[in-house]
Amino acid sequence: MNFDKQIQERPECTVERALAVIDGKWTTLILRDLLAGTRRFGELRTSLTGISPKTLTDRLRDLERQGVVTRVVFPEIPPRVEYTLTDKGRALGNVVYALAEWGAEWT
Amino acid sequence: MNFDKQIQERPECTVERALAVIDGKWTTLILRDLLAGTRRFGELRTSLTGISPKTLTDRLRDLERQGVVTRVVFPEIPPRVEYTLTDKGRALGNVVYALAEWGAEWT
DNA sequence: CGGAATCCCCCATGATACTG
DNA sequence: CAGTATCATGGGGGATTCCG
Repeated sequence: MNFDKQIQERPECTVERALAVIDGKWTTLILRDLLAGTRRFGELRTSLTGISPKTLTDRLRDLERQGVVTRVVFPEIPPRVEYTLTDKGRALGNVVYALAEWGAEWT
Repeated sequence: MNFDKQIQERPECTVERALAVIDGKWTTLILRDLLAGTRRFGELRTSLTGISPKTLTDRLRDLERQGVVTRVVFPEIPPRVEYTLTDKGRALGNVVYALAEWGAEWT
């Protein structure tokens, strides 16, 4: 149970560690969008059809905390907030591209 | 809600389609193991620390139904069942390798 | 516009016991 | 050994409302 997971905070397997970062139903799709360039909150919300604002915020905060995206707030009215991938986030491009290629060939 | 998802059974995005296949908390780790070669049920159960037999069965059945793994039963006593990746499953190696490389460099 | 605050719920997963 | 059967659960995600 949870005890087992907590005593191995840093599993040896690099795949497991990577999965812990891009976990979540929407996370990889957020990365897909941001790999195309900086996006505003509303742009992501529109592109990710069906996502709730709560979930989008939750996922973006997680990614931010893990150093995958940066969040820049522009003190304007109406407010503007932009999300951009960090180097760490851009490096995940290989994963997303691999998924896209496989999906194109096999699904 | 679900209605929206059902009217687009085959989303255009290849990333989404790929994610639909490797969905689940354990699925990618199962693929990681099978990429190293054929494995028996018990071997997978041991390697995937913490997984319940029910969940392992569920995930393997899903992967089988989607043509990612093949299940071979040997009519012996005690029974032996081996799981092997199909071509479609082996093609997912690129995804797993991309995850492993990213995990090694950034986590 | 970009959230925060609440409340709620489903379903993948877990725990456990049993069997051919 | 490789599952099935059953029941319990919890937390990620959804729906809605409100705010600066």
